[in-house]
Amino acid sequence: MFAGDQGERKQPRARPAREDDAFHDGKLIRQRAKRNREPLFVLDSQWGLHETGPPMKRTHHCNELRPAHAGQLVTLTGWVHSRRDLGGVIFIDIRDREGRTQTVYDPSDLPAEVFDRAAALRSECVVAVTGLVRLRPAGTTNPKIATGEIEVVAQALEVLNTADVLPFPVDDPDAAGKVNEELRLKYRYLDLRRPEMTHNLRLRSKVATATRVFLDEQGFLEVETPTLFKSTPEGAREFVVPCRTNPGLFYALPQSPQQFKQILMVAGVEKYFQLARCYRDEDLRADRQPEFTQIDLEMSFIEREDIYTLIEGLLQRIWKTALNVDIPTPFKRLSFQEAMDRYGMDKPDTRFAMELADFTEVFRASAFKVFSGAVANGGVVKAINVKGFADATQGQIEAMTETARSFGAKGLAFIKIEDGEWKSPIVKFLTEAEKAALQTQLNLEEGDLVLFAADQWLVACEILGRIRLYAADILKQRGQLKIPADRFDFLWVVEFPLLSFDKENNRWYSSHHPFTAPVAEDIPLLKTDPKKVRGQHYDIVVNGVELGGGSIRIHQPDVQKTVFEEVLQIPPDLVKARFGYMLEAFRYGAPPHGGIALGFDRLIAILCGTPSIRDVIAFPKTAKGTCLMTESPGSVEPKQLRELYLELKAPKPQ
RNA sequence: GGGGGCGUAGCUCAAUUGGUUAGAGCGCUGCCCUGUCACGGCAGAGGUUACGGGUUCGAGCCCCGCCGCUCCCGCCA
Repeated sequence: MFAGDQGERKQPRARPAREDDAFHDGKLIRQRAKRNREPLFVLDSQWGLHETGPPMKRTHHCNELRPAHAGQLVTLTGWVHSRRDLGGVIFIDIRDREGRTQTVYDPSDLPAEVFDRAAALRSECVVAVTGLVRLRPAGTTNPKIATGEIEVVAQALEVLNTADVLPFPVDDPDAAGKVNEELRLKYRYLDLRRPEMTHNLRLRSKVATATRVFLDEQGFLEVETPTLFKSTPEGAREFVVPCRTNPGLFYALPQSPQQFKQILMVAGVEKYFQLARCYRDEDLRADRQPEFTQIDLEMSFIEREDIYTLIEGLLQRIWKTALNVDIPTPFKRLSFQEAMDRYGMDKPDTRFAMELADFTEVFRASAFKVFSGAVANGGVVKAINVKGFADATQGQIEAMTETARSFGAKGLAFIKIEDGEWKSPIVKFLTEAEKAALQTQLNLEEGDLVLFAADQWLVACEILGRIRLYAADILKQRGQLKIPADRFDFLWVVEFPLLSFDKENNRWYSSHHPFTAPVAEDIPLLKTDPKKVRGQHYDIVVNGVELGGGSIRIHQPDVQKTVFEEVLQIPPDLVKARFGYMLEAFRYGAPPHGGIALGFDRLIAILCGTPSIRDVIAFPKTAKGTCLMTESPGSVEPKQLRELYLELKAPKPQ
């Protein structure tokens, strides 16, 4: 079936086989039509539209005809969306990517041959229909479709291709939306025909174009960077590509164009961007694919504020283009510290409050040792009030407790405010003063549920942050928390710690990546108190989704070397092997620079209102990284392995 | 790597405590129907209950294994 170019050229017209086919060789006919300026089509009784040249060419698309076109002879091409055979008259809706139009087949003024062909059509056959546009008779208009006031009275029908019975319906949005995703992925070309999916593809394209136009206006150059790169073991697991011409050596697919874009700054490009494909061999989620797209950009001679302004402008343009929505700028800014303190997340969803409150001082000397003990250990006591969730089930309390335990907590203290009293295993340990502090600060009312975390500051915040989202989900399901679908809360999260400590390996690692510049005044702390060093890193967050992040980079080779060797403790020879070309590049005049990358797939998913980025990627992979349509990844021939000097140790896949 | 959910006709789903020949709607096939747009009417075909074992007189249902899809944790500098 996949004949390739040559095969397709040999058969320019798909139509029922005819005995005199030899005579109708495509080339001959086309030449003759050109030479004699004959009409491309003639009507005849046997074939309806008789071809004298290339296939019938459409005059309009399927969402174009209106009452004003009445009386015109038109040709539509597309797929048979639905047919209604009333025995006498037949209605067939023709669909293309723009919409659909009803065509009518009336046996009283149509050759029997054409009528029979219309009667034999099945869903998703590909046809060309020529006929007269006319207003629909009074009372038969269809307000559900844009072309519902007219119909095309067929005079000729060419079947360009037939279709087998479909594995799942394409014409019914409700039914198709419920179809097992496995099936949709296997027959992705059918899934993509659905108007909902076509809409997503179209919106994605529009946003990509808007991005390019905006960044071009701002003076950016679009530069492509290699996808055959080399392995840089820090960070995400990489896809590795063997290299035949260099036996034993491997390329790696880039996790992002990070190093190339910084080197483009050294190269004097000043403003770079790319809709860059990135690859990460990590386990997947609804919002993660092994290959994904970033709006990646980098600028020279700028500060953080310049990035904020630029991205706010870009997102403003994108929202206007995609949704015709004006989003207000500048965006809110939260420090990492404040985001964790108030929301327990570095990507807070600020569309609802339910903020974390601090009770460290209240419980410093408490008789309840779980709280006072945590404070004595240098920790904090934090609490969250979930309004109206006092009726949480045992299972829900257990689920939240399990969350707390997964962060290392021993349990989850709670108080239910029910029937005018505080119901809790811990309430007997609380003094009146402590209760009063909770009452006031959390504004407690009948029906509330208070949840506590007592631990080191970061852990306590993270526990309640997770529980806050869990509780919000349940309140949403119960209709107690309503968030309008068109609400978008953008914010910048800034002032992240440059470094985090890895207890298991007893070493510091970069919170963002090792090229992130410290806040200038904190540079002396790098060697003395790494924990206190703030990075010039920023994340852009919308509705609790991390849309992207970036930083001002280190551009001084000595600072970069300090970070690699003294802070991250990477041996000098390894630094040279992995990043030597970068450090060298920085010796030849590196401008101060910084940039950001936005997750393009997530961005489109938000604009399309879908939780899964698979719905906005034409050919996505499953949670295990396979493609159900092409059955990739697949095996290779022994010959290919020999050429690559590779030998398999994996068990043979079935 | 760990945990949860799902897998029954082409599709979406039922099937009582483990009990007769596994059902329905849509789709499909045939016939009928001249204004439908979820067209309508009549008739019909269609099943290795994902797969492999086990328990049982008897398994779609219980147990073990395995495959696939999905969600979450870990992971994603």
